Amino acid sequence: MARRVDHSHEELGEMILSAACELVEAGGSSALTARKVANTIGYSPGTIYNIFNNLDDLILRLNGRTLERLYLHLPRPDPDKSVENNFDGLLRGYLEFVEQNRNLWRILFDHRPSTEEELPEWYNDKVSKLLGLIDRVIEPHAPDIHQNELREISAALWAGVHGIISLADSRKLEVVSTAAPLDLCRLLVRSFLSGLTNTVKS
Amino acid sequence: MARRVDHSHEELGEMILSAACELVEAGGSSALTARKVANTIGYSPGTIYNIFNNLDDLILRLNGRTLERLYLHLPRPDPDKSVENNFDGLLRGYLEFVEQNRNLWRILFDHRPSTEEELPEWYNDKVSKLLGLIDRVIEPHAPDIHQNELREISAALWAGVHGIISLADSRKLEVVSTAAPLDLCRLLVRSFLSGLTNTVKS
DNA sequence: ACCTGAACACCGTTCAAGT
DNA sequence: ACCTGAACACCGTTCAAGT
Repeated sequence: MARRVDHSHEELGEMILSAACELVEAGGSSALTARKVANTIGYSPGTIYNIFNNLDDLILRLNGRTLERLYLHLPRPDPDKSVENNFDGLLRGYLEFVEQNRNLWRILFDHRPSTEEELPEWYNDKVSKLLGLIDRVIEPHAPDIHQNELREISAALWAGVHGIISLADSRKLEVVSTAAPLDLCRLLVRSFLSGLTNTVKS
Repeated sequence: MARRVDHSHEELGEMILSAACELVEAGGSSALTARKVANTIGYSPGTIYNIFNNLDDLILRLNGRTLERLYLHLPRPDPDKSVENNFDGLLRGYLEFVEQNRNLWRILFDHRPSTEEELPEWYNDKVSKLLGLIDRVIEPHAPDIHQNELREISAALWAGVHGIISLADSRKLEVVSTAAPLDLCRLLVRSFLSGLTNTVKS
C-alpha cells in the first residue's frame, strides 16, 4: 500500500526485537509469532521478512541480546576472593537472572541452530565472553594450567551447572531430589573444584 | 462416516504411538503432527483425540517409551567393578543411545510439562528407575551415606552430565572447547567423584 | 458407540501489486 | 524503494452429524 519512511531499516530492527522481547516475556516462546510482532509494531507480517531472514534469525538476534544482558547482570570475579566465593557469586547471579527472565532464558536454550551451518561469529563472541568469566574464576586456582585445559574445565563446569538448572526448570529433578537447584549446583561445583587438583595434574 | 471395530482402543493407542515414533525418528519433533499421525495409521485427525487428550499427552507417552528403551539399553552396574568403570559404562551407554535415537532423545527433553500440574506417577517411576542405576554405582563408593544425600549426588551428577551432552547437541560448546562430549563428561565425573569424599563428610 | 471430516482460529513465508 | 496483504500450505483441536 505505502512506502513509509517513518522508520529506518535499523529502527525497524530495533522495534521488532523489542516487540519480540515483550511478547516472549509475557507469553513464552509460543507467543512469539511473526504476525503478532508485526501487529505490535503496526506493520504487516511481510515487513518482518524485509529485515530478518525468518523467525529463526529473529530469535537468534533476540538471544544475542539476552546473552548481553546476562553478561551485564553477572558479578565480576574478584581476584581477592576465593574461587568458591567467586563461583558462588556467578551462580547466584545466574540463578537470579533465570528467575527474572525465565521465558527469555528458555528460548535462549530451546533454540537449536537450524541446519548444519555454523552460528554467526557475533553470537559465539558473546558466549565466549560469558565463559571468560568462569575462566577468570578458575585461573588463579590453577595458574600453570594450559589454556585448552582451562577452557575444558570451564566448559564442563558451566555445562554441568546449566544441566542442573535446566532440568530443575522442566521439573525433571523433582522426582529424584527435593534439594533446591542452588544447593545441587553448589554440591557439583564444590566437589568438582575440590577433586580437580587430583584429576588434572598440571 | 463409520464405526470401525478393526482396532480396539488399546490397539489404536499402540498404532498411534508407533506412528508417532516413526515420524519423530524420521523428521524430528516438527514432523510430529496430529494430522500426520492420523494419516499414517489411516484414521482421521479426530481419532487421535479419542485416545489422547492432546498432542502433549501423546508426546508424554512417547517419552515414557523412550525412557523405557533407554533403561534397557544401559548396562547394569557391576559391584565387582570400580565406581569409575561402572560410571563410564553408563556414560558410554547413554551417549550411544543418544546417537542412535537423537530425535527421540531431543523430544524427551524439549518437552516441558504444560501447566503447573505434576507429571504422572508412571512417568516419574521410569525416571526414578534410571536414576537408580546411578545410585547403585555410587552407593558402594560411600556406604554410610544417607539416602537423601545419595539421591542428591546422583541427581547433581546426572544433571551435570546431561547438561554437557545437551549443550554439545545444540552446538553451544563448540565455541568454547573442541573436546568431545565424552571427554568433558569424564572430566566432570572424575573430578566430581574424586572431590566428593572431601566435600560430603558422611 | 465409534469415527468422521468440516470448521475455527490460528501458524510461517512469499511475492505480485500498489505507492 | 519500500511496504502491503492476499495467498499458499500448513497447524491443533472440536463437535455435529453420520453409521
